[in-house]
Amino acid sequence: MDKEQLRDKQGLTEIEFLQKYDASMYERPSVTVDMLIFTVVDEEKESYRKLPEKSLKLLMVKRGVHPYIGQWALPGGFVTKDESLDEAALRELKTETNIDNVYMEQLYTWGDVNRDPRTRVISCSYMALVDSSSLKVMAGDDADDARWFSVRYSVLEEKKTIMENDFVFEKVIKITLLNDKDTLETVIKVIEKYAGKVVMVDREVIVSNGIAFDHAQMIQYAVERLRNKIEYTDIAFNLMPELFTLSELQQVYEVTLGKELLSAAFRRKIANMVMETNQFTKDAGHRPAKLFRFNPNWRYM
Amino acid sequence: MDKEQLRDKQGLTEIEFLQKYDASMYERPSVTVDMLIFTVVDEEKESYRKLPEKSLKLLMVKRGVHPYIGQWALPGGFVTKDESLDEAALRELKTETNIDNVYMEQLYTWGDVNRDPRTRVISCSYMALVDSSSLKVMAGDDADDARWFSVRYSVLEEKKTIMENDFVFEKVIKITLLNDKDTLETVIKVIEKYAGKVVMVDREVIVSNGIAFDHAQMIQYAVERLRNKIEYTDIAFNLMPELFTLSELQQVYEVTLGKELLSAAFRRKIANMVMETNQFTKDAGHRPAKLFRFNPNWRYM
DNA sequence: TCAATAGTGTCTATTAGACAGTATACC
DNA sequence: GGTATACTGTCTAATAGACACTATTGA
Repeated sequence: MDKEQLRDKQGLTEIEFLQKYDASMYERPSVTVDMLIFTVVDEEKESYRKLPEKSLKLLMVKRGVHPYIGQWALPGGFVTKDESLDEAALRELKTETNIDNVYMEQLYTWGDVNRDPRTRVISCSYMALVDSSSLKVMAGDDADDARWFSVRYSVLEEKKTIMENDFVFEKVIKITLLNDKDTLETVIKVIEKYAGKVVMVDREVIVSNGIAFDHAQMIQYAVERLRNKIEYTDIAFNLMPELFTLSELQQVYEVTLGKELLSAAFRRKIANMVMETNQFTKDAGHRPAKLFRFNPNWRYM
Repeated sequence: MDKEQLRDKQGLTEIEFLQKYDASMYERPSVTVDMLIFTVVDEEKESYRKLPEKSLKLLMVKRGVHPYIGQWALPGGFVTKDESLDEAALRELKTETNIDNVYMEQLYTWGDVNRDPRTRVISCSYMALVDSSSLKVMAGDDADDARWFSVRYSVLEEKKTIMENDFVFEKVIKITLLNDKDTLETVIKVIEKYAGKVVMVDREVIVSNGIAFDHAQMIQYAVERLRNKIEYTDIAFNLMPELFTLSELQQVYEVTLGKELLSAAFRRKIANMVMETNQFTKDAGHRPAKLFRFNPNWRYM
């Protein structure tokens, strides 16, 4: 069992083998990370009395170089040889938002052969959730090409087709990204095929208006994942500031899920995840609300 | 908006840019796929009366070359330049099990800098679920080095540490892989750190006995994912043959979840996912059981 | 007859949805 | 006082756990 002494068919020990190993033998793809950076921000108040509406935002970058020049892409970049995937993702996050204390999660790795016209590129997508109050400068006011877009996500059509032993489920989803200046739109058909016992999920782009590469699919995937995970985990709190009211928390849930919730049920559901403080909101033009903070211990109570 | 005419800072159109693009500019990592191929098989019957016990199996390959020569690794291989990640995974699956009609899902991409001593290798892991009755030859009887191992998964320890604003949750998990000849064992500490609002998950290998690379972590990740998904999706049916009894189905759930279930509640839970046939088991030494088949339509009833 | 599994009925506890109703600041 | 939000109580429906009970075969 002495690892140092084991020899392969050429009679080499592991150390000898590694010294001779020629890393350039195989043709290698490039590897990038692409970041889906979400935040929730307050829109303008309509009146002194009303609470501001919240809106889900995604950070995109306008491409100044080929390919897809002039179109919008997710922030991202190549993984260098001396950094891990996570480190590359953190680096991209830091350069785009100038913060590093955020929730980040690997989502999916995109490896179609022709997804980049330059060369073979495999891209690992990460989702990051940012509390907007921690963003010192909201990207968009300086020379940088990064801008936040509001995310609208809607299901246009759902269809099931049943054959002898095959079942096909199709969902057509429209995503609109918009800000003051630009409106990007994409329509994606998500196809689930059960042929016998094989499940294949396929994302077909029907419309992709101003979105570079396969980033429309990445956005659709990420929003779906975000919506799923917000229901059964505590990731929503990564979108919240230190102190918040339960109504604000509910608004964040509503805006990411894209539907209204009943406050009684909502409060029961998240009751264990928060801790009361003895502070209240002020000058609201209506009854003040108690401020809460996240209780990271809730799973283990 | 004429895409063909857009020129970059060097005055190049996209077509001109792509012709000049030098793909060898950056140092590139190698990319591999690693397959977590699971199946459930019947162990020996104890008596004519008793039903055979089932067991969750994972396919591993004994390495005949450096590095980690003599140790066991997940089946996998390099992604070539003209195949997508999914295609590479399907190809590996086909070469290892000789079937291609199976459920397959991308799990996670592992990108630590030194995870492979040869060179920088990024590895995308896939999980496949195989119905054991569709395996013509169970790997292990021929010259091939692929073998099925029974999977034992147990939580040795759970700990939470609460500081001022930091919370650390640690879980120590032991996984034992065993077959007639070999026993592989690994102990992994899964660490979740909430520092302020950052969640980082880290997997630290404490013991890895005979398992190559970071494949112990991959196995831990995959078993956890399998256990989660079997609770709220229908993936378990990919482990079942065309026709099955509800007791067999329950055993598959029990063996992947690692716990016993109450049959009344179980039957209620999966009632919509199956369709009755009018066939029954025979010669069982006890009351015959009705045979069922999967109902892929259950979500949309 | 009995061992072993197949399958059902029902009580209970928990949870989510629905909605009515009360509370309280600030202009 | 009236508006807008904050927060609670309770009825109902759906679901999971627990467990007792009946059913059916082959040796």
